[in-house]
Amino acid sequence: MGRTSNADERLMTAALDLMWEESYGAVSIDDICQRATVKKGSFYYFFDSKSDLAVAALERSAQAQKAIWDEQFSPTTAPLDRIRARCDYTYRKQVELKTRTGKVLGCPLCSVGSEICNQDEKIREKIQAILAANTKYWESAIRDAQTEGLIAPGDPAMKARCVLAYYEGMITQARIHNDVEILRDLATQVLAHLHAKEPQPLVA
Amino acid sequence: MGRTSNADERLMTAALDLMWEESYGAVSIDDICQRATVKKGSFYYFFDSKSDLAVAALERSAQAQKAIWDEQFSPTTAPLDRIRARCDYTYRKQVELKTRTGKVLGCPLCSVGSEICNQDEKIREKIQAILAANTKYWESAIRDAQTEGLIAPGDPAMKARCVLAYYEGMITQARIHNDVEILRDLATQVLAHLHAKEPQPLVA
DNA sequence: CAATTTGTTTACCAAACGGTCAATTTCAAG
DNA sequence: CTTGAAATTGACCGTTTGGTAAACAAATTG
Repeated sequence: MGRTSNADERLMTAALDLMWEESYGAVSIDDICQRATVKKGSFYYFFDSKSDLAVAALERSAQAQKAIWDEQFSPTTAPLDRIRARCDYTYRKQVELKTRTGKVLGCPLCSVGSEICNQDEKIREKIQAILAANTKYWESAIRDAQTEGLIAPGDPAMKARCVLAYYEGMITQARIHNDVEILRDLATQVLAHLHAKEPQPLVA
Repeated sequence: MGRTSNADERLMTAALDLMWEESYGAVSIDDICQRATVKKGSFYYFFDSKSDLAVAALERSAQAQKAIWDEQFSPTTAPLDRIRARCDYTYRKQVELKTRTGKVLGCPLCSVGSEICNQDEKIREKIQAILAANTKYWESAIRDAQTEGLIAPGDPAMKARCVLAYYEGMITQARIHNDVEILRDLATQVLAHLHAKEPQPLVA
């Protein structure tokens, strides 16, 4: 059945990259087509609008990230080490992006989300859904840490939302200041936020 | 000498309002002129570009906010009460904006800052400067609280940057989720972040 | 009042933009 | 090898955009 193509995937990658580096509003459909080496006619063959493409690109990216999240937050890892792994990964990733692009890019969910949440309901919903899924990872780690007495008791869902706000807040500051070193001790600061104590010797 | 006008001020308020409600990129010069009831010719009489206007509008807004900051962080107020005052004000303000516009608008420094920090160096610098000035207020409150033994010791400038990341991070989440209730207990959560203990009875 | 400065208006331009379409190419399956 | 579905192309259109310029109106000053 006819010709095959990966132009849609090239468009999604190009769109996410550009929106991440610049912003949603600063990127035109022509820009995306140019980076993806796709003609505008083909763009409209696959997608209805820039908004449509953005939703698809965000979903695709989230699916690709899932494996990383699953590994970092594997139940076989000690709960606080999961959080450490996530934070350290974030720092390394931002360093890599900075050396590649020259800019601290931060988190596209937050930068794009904050930009267009009041303009495009579809994109807002998609970003909310991805953020909610991510929060689940934090929440389970917090719950497990509480079981082990490493974090004070209290609604883990609430704690997860707060620690996510802190984590994303730090990343946003790093982007605004174009300073990746803000994230150097991210793990330490996030764990301190959770009042995490170092593991105590178990008393039998 | 010559005609007088406040068109420039109308343009600055219109620009900030629109950028805050939508985003920097979603607002055109025509949009700004329309809301300010100023013809485009007059726009270019006062400003060179949208970027120029944005910088002026941010600076003007920061000057207007200064009185509020000075009052909230007055040294005559107990240090932790300054932080409480700021957080409670933020919640009330976001509630008011939400009832007026129907949307949680968050903090323009962060939403606009995160949007265009990698596209417009002038705006980034202006926002960085305002954020740095705001951080000073937090820092002095933290330092005074440490003197009174209400917050654990440790570099107050560092603590201020972290608590600002948390504070702004919560506001960003409220914007993305269009949910102002995320900020209801902002003061409590921010103070918890600082490990603030309730004032202890002094032992003489 | 005349001259000058300051601000306003209108019309206009070229470029960029989102979006459409019919013609065409590619390729897999019968 | 044909046929038809899937994908690509390039030309095209109307609108919006940022930006300019020259004529005009208002207020200040001497």
